[in-house]
Amino acid sequence: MNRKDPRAAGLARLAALIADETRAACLLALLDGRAWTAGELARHCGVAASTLSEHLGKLVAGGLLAEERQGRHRYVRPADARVAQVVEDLASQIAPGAAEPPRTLRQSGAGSAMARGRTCYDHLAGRLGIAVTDALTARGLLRQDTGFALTDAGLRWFGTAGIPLDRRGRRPLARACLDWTERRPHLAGVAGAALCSHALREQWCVRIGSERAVKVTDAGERALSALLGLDAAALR
Amino acid sequence: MNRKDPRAAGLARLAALIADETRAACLLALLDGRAWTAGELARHCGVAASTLSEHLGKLVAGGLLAEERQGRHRYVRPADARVAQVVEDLASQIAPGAAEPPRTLRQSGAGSAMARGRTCYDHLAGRLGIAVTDALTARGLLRQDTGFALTDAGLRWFGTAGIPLDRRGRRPLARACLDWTERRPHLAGVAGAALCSHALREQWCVRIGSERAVKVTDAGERALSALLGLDAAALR
DNA sequence: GGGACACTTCGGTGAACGCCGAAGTGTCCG
DNA sequence: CGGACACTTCGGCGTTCACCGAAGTGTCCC
Repeated sequence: MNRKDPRAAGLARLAALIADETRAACLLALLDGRAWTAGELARHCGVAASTLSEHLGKLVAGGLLAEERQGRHRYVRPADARVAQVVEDLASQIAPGAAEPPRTLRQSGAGSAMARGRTCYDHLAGRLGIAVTDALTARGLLRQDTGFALTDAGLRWFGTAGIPLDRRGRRPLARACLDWTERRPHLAGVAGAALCSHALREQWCVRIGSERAVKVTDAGERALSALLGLDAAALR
Repeated sequence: MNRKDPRAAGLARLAALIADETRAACLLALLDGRAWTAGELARHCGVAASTLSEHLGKLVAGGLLAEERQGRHRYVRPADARVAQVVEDLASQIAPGAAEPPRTLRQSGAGSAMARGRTCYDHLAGRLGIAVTDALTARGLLRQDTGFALTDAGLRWFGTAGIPLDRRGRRPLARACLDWTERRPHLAGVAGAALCSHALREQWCVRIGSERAVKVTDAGERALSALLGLDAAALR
């Protein structure tokens, strides 16, 4: 296996795509699960549009992003859930070092809103995500002590709650995603995504600002209390 | 969040450590779970000792590797199981592209031995790892359909098999690790590591050559057949 | 003590890469 | 049709970084 291991070359090539600060900022921004335009990302990252255009070219060519052209706009989003998962895993790996205190009051406000509740690509995170995950676990719907899997009761709960789970495809039904503010795992995978999209569709929570932060509504408090015995008022 | 997102900087810094082909080859080599010396890695990668020394310095400073100095040797190994996990996840992410046919007969022989059975950091992989995982699942000891977790019967099985599971610590008991030859998940986490070290200790399987490949012994065939109903002879 | 050995430090070289602004392409809309 | 707009391509600049060999440090063993 001397010199030029194809696996090493592939690993290095993939890591190199993430190894640039501007590209990393793009990937993190795209974890909000929504498609961004090239211009929005350029402003977000503080670089020229031409610079960002080249970065997007590399990320798309490398298979990390998927693009969709609409008129004069170029929308990009993570190519698939696995990409988002790898980025999130990698990012949470270094969370200890990223624990820098917020500078301004405005950032502090945004940060605490993000800590309260946010989306993590396509599922719920922050204290809201943890609270839901813990409630599922306490009710015996999710098993965390021997791994991370829904129980049979959990499967039924999704059915009766009217949240369909697409069990085709290779994506795991339940997966642990390390929460970078709470430092504990929250629910990801098919079930996490279904729960989050249901919550947004039913307006249990709504997005606030342009970031990933979400806030629980009155209807959401009632629903989460009825279905999971969750004191969502504590998340205000 | 304009310009200089500390999270993006951290993510990019971490990815940059993996983004060099020589460092990537080192990390992949160290997934065999054993400590290598700087010289061994230099020969493995085909670079000068001085070059490799600098790479090791960066990987250790970056927290990816832990080092242990013994006399004139410098032994390195992954800093913890999470590092090995991230590297393995990232590597399996690009496995499709790495599917290049082996060139020489010697490489082909080594490749098929690796495909038959190998260690993946501290647990079993390859057809052997998949066979064990599937046997555990078929016997109702491991649940894969709703996530990835041991069942209560599985917990008892480890107890009666005399394989202790250390349930302190934050490392999950059971975790799915995507097998890059089989393209399916095998058992990792505390349970996977305990099973693998038990198998090596009891000589159910032994390492062959200097790589990660392992081969099932006669005693291993008997034990795996008795405990899991596994036809290990098929793995010869 | 002295030589073999493993690793590290240092200076220098060449290539890769991120960045920008300017110019170009394609789309939208009045 | 023509101007505003979003994005892309191009040339050039400066920095970073992997690499090597030579020289240096520390360890082992005869």
